[in-house]
Amino acid sequence: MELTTAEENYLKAIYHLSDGGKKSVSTNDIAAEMNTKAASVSDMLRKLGEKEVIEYRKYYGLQITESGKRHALQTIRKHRLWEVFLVEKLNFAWDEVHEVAEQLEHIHSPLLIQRLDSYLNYPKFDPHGDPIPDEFGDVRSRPRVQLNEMEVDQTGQIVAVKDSSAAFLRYLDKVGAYIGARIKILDKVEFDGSLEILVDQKKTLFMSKEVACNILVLQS
Amino acid sequence: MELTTAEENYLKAIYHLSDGGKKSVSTNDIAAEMNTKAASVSDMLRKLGEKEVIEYRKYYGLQITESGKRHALQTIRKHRLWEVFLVEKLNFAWDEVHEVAEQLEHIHSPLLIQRLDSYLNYPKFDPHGDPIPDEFGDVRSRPRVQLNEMEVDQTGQIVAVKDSSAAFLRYLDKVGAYIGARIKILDKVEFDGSLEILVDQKKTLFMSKEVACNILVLQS
DNA sequence: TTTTATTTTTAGCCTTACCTAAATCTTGAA
DNA sequence: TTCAAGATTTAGGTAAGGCTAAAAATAAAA
Repeated sequence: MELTTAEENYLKAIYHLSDGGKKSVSTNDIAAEMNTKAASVSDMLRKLGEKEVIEYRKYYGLQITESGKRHALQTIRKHRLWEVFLVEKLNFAWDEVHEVAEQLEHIHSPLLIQRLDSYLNYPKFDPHGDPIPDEFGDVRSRPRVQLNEMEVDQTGQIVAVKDSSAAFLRYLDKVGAYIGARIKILDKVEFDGSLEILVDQKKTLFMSKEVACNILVLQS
Repeated sequence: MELTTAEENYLKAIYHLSDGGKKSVSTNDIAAEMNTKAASVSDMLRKLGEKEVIEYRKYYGLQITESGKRHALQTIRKHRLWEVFLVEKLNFAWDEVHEVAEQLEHIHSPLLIQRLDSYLNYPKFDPHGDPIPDEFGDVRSRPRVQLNEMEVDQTGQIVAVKDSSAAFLRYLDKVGAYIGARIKILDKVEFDGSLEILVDQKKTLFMSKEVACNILVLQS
């Protein structure tokens, strides 16, 4: 069964908002995420229900089906593989990839994705540190902690960001807090939760709690 | 000014059918090429006229404008660059690339194409031997001759095909007459125009005139 | 030159994916 | 427990890109 580009986008949004089908999602949430109106969402939910990628009872809410999860994970897989391609092969900066990957993820060709995956050496994580589902939709995720939750002297590696707005990514790039950077907490100010961090054993960085909240770290 | 995917496809068809604006094209020709009906074409011609990529006088015919040529060449450039990528980097066979490139050519991102071009080392020809326009739409084409027009003892290199149907491409692949193959005419049968050819200095190949008509050779 | 055949265009309809405005359902507060 | 606020859905409309059937223009043939 084939989904249109719009349907794929809605399904992906639902998958993300529901945290993979765990949390419940409202019509308004979806409208906000997709930059559309609630009325348009209602309409689309009916269609997605008919295609059986969600189970939809009006006024009561929705539930992603197994089929829906497979479709969503497939789209996410394509998005993240293209992001890896853009950064590793075409030297895009990580704040430039999202918009293009958003288009590339809708190219239909199983062979293309299989070959791309192989060409990129079966990457497990995208440039933002998010895990790439395999062709069966399986995800190996690493346990991650927000940078602001770490204590003085703890160490780790930056593996993902929560806010992937271009402004935030550019800021991180500027201060050298790239994905993969090894960090150590040097000091933590109790008053405002701000941090002093050692990056890659050389650069010292001062960071507000607001920024730290949006950085995910794999502790070591 | 932005064109939709459908508009880009029509414009590309018009560009090809008119041989770059030289020949005149009929509504029915376009309908046949696009697998749509004449009524749909009329409608689209009106729209393309409004966007000034063609000059359109109803019942009289159309003429691609300079702006239209730029748009068409840009789409052709993208299509052919993606074909090079698919064949050279992802190991697609040349009879598998067309459909996927047909989708990829509509991705909008000037940066992507610029980087892709550089990543592929600014190729001048696609896997079928067709020239790739540069970013200004300029094309360096090589003088090419149909294989059936060559005489005994002449040599050259296969650089393009006229019929790019999957069936034809598969046939060529099977017999080893790939793009880039060096060939020499060993014998030519006057009666039916069929040829005996030496491929890459090792393989001898017998070929009907019908097939030879569809193969373009750069003589040497 | 008239008539017929062919090509092209218009008219009117369909689907997708959006919209606004109005109706309807659910829920939380009195 | 009733009722207003808030969320959700329906009703009806738009634009793009298709379609068929009918009308109009051009081209060809008698």
